[in-house]
Parts: sequence; structure tokens; C-alpha cells
Amino acid sequence: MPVPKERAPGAVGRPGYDLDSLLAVVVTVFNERGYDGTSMEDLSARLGISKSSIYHHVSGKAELLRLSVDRALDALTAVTSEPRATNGPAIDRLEHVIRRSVEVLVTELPYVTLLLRVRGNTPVERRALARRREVDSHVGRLVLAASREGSLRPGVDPALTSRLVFGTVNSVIEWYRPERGPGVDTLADAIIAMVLDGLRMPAAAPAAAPPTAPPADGQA
Amino acid sequence: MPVPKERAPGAVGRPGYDLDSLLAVVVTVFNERGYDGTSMEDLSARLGISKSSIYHHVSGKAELLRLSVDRALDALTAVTSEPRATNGPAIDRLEHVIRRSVEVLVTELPYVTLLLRVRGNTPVERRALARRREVDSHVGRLVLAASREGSLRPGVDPALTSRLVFGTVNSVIEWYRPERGPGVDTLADAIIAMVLDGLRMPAAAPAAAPPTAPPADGQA
DNA sequence: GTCTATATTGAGATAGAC
DNA sequence: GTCTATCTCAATATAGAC
Repeated sequence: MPVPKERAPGAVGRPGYDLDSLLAVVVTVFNERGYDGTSMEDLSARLGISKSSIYHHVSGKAELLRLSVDRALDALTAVTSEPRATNGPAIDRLEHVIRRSVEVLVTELPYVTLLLRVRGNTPVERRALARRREVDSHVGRLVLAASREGSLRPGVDPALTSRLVFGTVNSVIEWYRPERGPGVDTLADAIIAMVLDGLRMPAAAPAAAPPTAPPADGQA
Repeated sequence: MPVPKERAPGAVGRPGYDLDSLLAVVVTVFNERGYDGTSMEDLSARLGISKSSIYHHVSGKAELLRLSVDRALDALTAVTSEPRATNGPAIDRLEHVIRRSVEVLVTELPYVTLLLRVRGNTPVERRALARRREVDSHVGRLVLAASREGSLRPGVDPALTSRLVFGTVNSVIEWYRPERGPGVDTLADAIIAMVLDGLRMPAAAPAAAPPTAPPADGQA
């Protein structure tokens, strides 16, 4: 986060953008209307500056996309190289990567959202997809390792499962809004609980049981 | 499914499209390039007919989108009104709706894929989003009911959970290809197993437990 | 049901002043 | 860092023949 010029704290009207503040607005509009559905005109209207002013900051629309998705990819890639993602039992590493991915997804929500919607039409998009696949395959290897270590239920197909885990985590972008709803930790807990332990009440009688569930442990 | 003109079974070259066969091609291209990223030129090239010929079948690009997403929405809506989705314990209804949704998602894959990527830029898209929300809220009520019937683990937040369940199911469109990979039943089994029972080996000893799970009832 | 034009708008991008 | 033009091409859609 470079701060190239001092800006008064109250100055909100027509700030005179730097690249970061510009990108924050741009990525929002991209997500609202889709990248292809967003014109430079749309961006200029939302930014409150003219179309040509945007070209002072970037070479064109494609670079706006590249800068945005790279930010998301850098954050996601960093998760897979954290120490706790590379040491210990695979099931614990998997849990850690899920939790951290959710955190990144929430803190960098608009950038990750844009990334996950990229289709592959242009060189910029194809490069993004390639980098995404690397992150994906890391999780795939984790699930496979957990399976080999006997930490997964019998019958669980690792390849299929890693797709589902990833899909569950990524689907968060479709509805999560940081300003309302559960906090990041609650969200991560809920995802890990469902994915690893399931929703269903484990024990004996499914229907005739006491209507309120007994406090098993931890989380009230 | 009208059959306005007889077509020889072997005739594949330049068929003379009817609306259905045209739509099948169109929806594929929409998914490859995104709706906004697809030009009528792109469509005409893939169809092997001229741009103007497309206008013989539909009033424009927007109608192509509407017809496609309506097909997906009709199929998904139908699932929520099936008898097994409205009778019996909520946890069983939930399982049924998940299974059937996966089946619809796979059999109508391109149409559902397009639907799930709609952003809301145009009236056609906003109408589609509204219909989607109805399906979503049906699943939300099911999870809530299952929770009240004591069929879910303690600590499971119904609203949050229904989002996750939906996200997991819908994420299938991101990678599933009918021609290769698991069959629909295997896929649905895997999703239901993960969502309801979790991936993690449940009991005490993570490695030395009996390898096959106890047959609770029905479906092996 | 399809074709070859063509009309018309809107897009991304540039020039050059302030 | 921003502005007002303006260029150029691509996009949706139409006209009218076969």
C-alpha cells in the first residue's frame, strides 16, 4: 500500500486517484456488471473522472483486470506456502488452508470475486486461470495426503472431494458481505465444521430424539 | 419440445436450425466466452450461419439469454415441488432436494451454468435472479426445519448453512463435465456424504477403526 | 431458413491543453 | 491528475433477396 501523496482525511469529493484507490472502485464496478459488461464509460462515471483520465493510470481495460486478479492470486498463493500449510498431518494442513483461504477470500473479497469469474477469453485471463489451477492442485494434494494418512472417511474420492471443498469455499463470494452477516472466524468455523464433520446429527435416533440438541462440546 | 420439421438422423452438416438446436449451440458459446463477451458474430461463426439468420429465430441476444436461463429455472423450480421435497422429515427432504438439484444441474448443465453466472445488468437478468432467490429460500426453509427437528449438529447456523449447501452444489458447474469423471449418482452421493456426514474419519482411532461404515438404511 | 448488404450506435483508446 | 474533443473499429440490429 504505497501512499504517494498526502490526502486530507476528510477529503472525499474528487480525490485525485492513485492506482490503489482507483482500483478499489474499478473492481467493485467489474463485479457489479461483469468485466465484459463494464465499459470505460461506466468506470469513468463511477470514478467521477473522465474516461481519458483512467488512461493516465493504466494502459487500458485489460491492465485494470490484470492488476486486480494478480492481487487476489498473490494473496491466495501465499496461503499455500505458509508453514502450517506444509507441516504436520495432512488433515490439519487441509483445515488450516481452508481457514486461511476463507480469510483471504473475505479480506480481499472484491479481488477474489473478480478472479473467480474470469473466463479465459484473453491472455490476461488465461494467465490468471493457470495460476488458479496451481492453487487448486495444492489443495488436491492435501486431500490426497489426508486420505493416505487414513484421516478421511472410507469411500471418499480425493480428486472429487478437493473439487467440492474448493467449491464450497469459493462459493462464499456469491453471498458474503463483510459489513453484515457472520464474522470471518464464524464463517471459517462453519465451513470447516460442515466440510469435515458434516451437518447431520451423528448419533442414534434421528427423529425421536430430544428436540433440543445436547451440548456436545466446544462451540455453543 | 416441438419438432417442426423432420430431420434425417444422419444430417449433421448445416441442419437448418430450429430453436432448440440453435439454443444448444448458443448456450455453449455463452458459457465459453461469457454472455457479454459473446458477440452475435461469435454465435454466427459457431452456428455456421450468418448473423442475420439468428434474428429469424429470436428477437435478439437478450432473448437468447432469456430462453436459456428460463429452461434452467423451470427445471430447478420443479425440484422443489416434487412430493419427496414436501413430505417427511426435513433432513430427508433436504437430502432429496440436494440429490435432485445435482441431477438437474448435470442434465441441464450448460443452461444452469449460464443461469448461475447472470449478474443482473438487464431486465432479463434481474428477473432470473429473482426466480433464483425463490429456489434458494426453499432450501433455506428446509435447513431451518431440519434444525428445528433436531436433525442437525448443535451449533449449526441454518441461514449460513443453507448458503454453504447451495454453494457446494452449485460449484459443480465450475468443473463437472458429463463425458468424463464420475456419474451423476456418484457425484450426488459424494456431495451428500460430505455435506451431511463430513469428510473426517469420525470415531476414536483415526487409522485403526473398522474401514466400512455401518449400513444405516436405504442407499448403499 | 438462410443469405449479402448496410444502418447506427457504442466501445476502447489517443491527442493535446490545463 | 484531469479535461474536451476525436479517431476507429466492432457490435447489435435491419432491409430485402433467394
